[in-house]
Amino acid sequence: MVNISDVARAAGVSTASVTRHLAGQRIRSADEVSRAIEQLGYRPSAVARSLRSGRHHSIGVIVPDISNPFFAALVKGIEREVRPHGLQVILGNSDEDAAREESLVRELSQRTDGLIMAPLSENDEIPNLLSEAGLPLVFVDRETASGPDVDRVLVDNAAGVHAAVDHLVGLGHTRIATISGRLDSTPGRHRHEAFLAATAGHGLSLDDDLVRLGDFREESGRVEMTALWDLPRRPTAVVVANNLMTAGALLALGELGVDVPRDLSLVGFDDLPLAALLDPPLTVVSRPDVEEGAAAARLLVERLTATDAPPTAHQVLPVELVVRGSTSAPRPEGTPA
Amino acid sequence: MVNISDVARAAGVSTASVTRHLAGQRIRSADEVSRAIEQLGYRPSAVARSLRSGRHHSIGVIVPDISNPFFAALVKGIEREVRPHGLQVILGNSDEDAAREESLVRELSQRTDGLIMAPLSENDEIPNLLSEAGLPLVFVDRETASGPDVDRVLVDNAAGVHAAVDHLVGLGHTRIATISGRLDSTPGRHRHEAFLAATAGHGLSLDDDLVRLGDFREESGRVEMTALWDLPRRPTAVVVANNLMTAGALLALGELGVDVPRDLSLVGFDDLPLAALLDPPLTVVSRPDVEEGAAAARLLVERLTATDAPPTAHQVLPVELVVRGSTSAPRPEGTPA
DNA sequence: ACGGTCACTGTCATCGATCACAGTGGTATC
DNA sequence: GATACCACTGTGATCGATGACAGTGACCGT
Repeated sequence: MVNISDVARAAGVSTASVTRHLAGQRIRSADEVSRAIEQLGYRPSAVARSLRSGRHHSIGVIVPDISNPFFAALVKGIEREVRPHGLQVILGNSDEDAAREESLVRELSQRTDGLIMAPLSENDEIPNLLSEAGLPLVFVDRETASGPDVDRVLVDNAAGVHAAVDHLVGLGHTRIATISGRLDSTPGRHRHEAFLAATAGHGLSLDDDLVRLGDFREESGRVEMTALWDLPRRPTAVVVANNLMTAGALLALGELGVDVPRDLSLVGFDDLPLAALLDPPLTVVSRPDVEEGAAAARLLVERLTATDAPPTAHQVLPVELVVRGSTSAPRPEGTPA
Repeated sequence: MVNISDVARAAGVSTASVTRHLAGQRIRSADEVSRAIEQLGYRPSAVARSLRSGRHHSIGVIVPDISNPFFAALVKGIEREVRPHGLQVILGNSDEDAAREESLVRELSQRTDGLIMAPLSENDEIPNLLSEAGLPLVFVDRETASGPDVDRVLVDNAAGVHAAVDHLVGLGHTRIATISGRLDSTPGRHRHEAFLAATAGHGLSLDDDLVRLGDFREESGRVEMTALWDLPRRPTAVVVANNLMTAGALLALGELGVDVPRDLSLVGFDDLPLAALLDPPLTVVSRPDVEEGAAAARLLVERLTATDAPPTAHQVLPVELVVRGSTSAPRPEGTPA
């Protein structure tokens, strides 16, 4: 690989002059240097620059599952936002595994100027490593309980669940169940608590049986949906805490031969690219996924470029209930299935 | 940040001894060095190591669209495969844009040991930059026409299309249309040519009208499907060249009130996570997406670790026709819609 | 002719880790 | 006691780019 001294020699100047030319300063032999760079195909070494300057021109993004369309959209939003600033995105996929997350944080903190992450659990201590190292950090979608105050971008999970429950109650449902996600994660806990508050607010009684704990994965949506359908007193509607579990629930209902929404109404959290094409088209709480990533990226970029540390930002983006075909009035009791 | 000299000073040795200790060699004051590393919280600088060694312990992955579930799965497969080798994945999203692709190649070739990419077009000259730089490169899913021979992992696009056409012909279809993808891309061209060959092989006549050119995006699936339905002599079946266009086609058919598969049979290329839950469940050509990424990653890892350059590999992975509900025998001509 | 400014120049230390090289001290062998 | 060997040690150059510093020459004003 051709380096700066090769260029300097070819142009008959010192390396300092090449550096200056590269930095846009005026030098006498600008033409010769330009020509030498051109002819030799010189590209300054990013690594050497990083070592000298301490800046990497890249940011790290750690998500629990890149094949979840929500996180894919999030990453897309981040990428679009930071690219114009000349920043690369180094992607880490923790695969919902704490050990992997830790190793990713350790690795990425070495080669990036800042991190955007969706921590696995609110009890996660790993992000604290970063603040100790003085590396800018932005939480997106999820946050941790301990550690110093850092920038974060969340969505209004509670409002989404309230909208879903209000919608179902408005249709006449009184026996509403939920399949919650991991309670040690921010969206899991917020949606769970909001569900309890919303049903209580409507004066609905809530058997323990109707509150199921899943883990955000498709399989647990399937399992818990089956369990709900096996109850002696079935719910007439279910609120599912994320997209993958909703898919699992739908799969289970298909196998059980349940007619949605006639036998059971279903509201999912998180839209899906094909939600409108599903059978039935899904009623969901939709959130601005690409925008959520972009917002997090903007916060990080600001922190990287600002000369004085900007105050910590806590953004909460609005969500929207999208009513499609998977919800309807409950079948009156005693009606044949 | 604490560096190697700090550790050396604290342990009362030279930096060389710390290096040796880190490299697993036996040194007299191993205990002191270990303790110093522990107490100071020392982590060797990845950047300095890269500069010295020329190795980055990371690979670049450039895909056209990370929010396409196929590429998300591909990336997941790559990540899983390279992680045990201590390699990071730096993700680049070219967003189907040649200029972005070029800038990504330039950037990533600086900070990675090798690249896995799905080039936008077969006429793409960009990858040649890499071979000139001597950087290992693996094509995945797509390849380029020019340039030196490099490792590649493709799927058997032709076999998939033949299986789809055979299936439709077996059901009794004789008027089969296709919505092709970009013909300057490998899968677009292969699937297109295979479709022409397969229909010709069955002795089917093929009006120009029945061969539509899309661009792999949802919108073009929608547009071309609408155009097909507007034909005076409609097809009874359509083969769509990728997942996003299939989604677009389904959307169009839904708006047009077309009953699939009664009025029209549909076969998509690429499975979708929710294909089985769609209305109707999609018949698709499915391919091993995660495995395709893993295979590409294995080739790259081998090239990175091998002492002698292994021969160039051209892998073609098998695909599978998954028959679900979007295909059936054609409605006899003259039957009321 | 002299001092001063201006615009530009090269030298060299630096970032942090690694490794070739040249020691150093201890033990074993003759 | 001299020699050889072994196991380990520190010194200093190196990777490539940068920038503080100290020039250097041209030009201007007095």
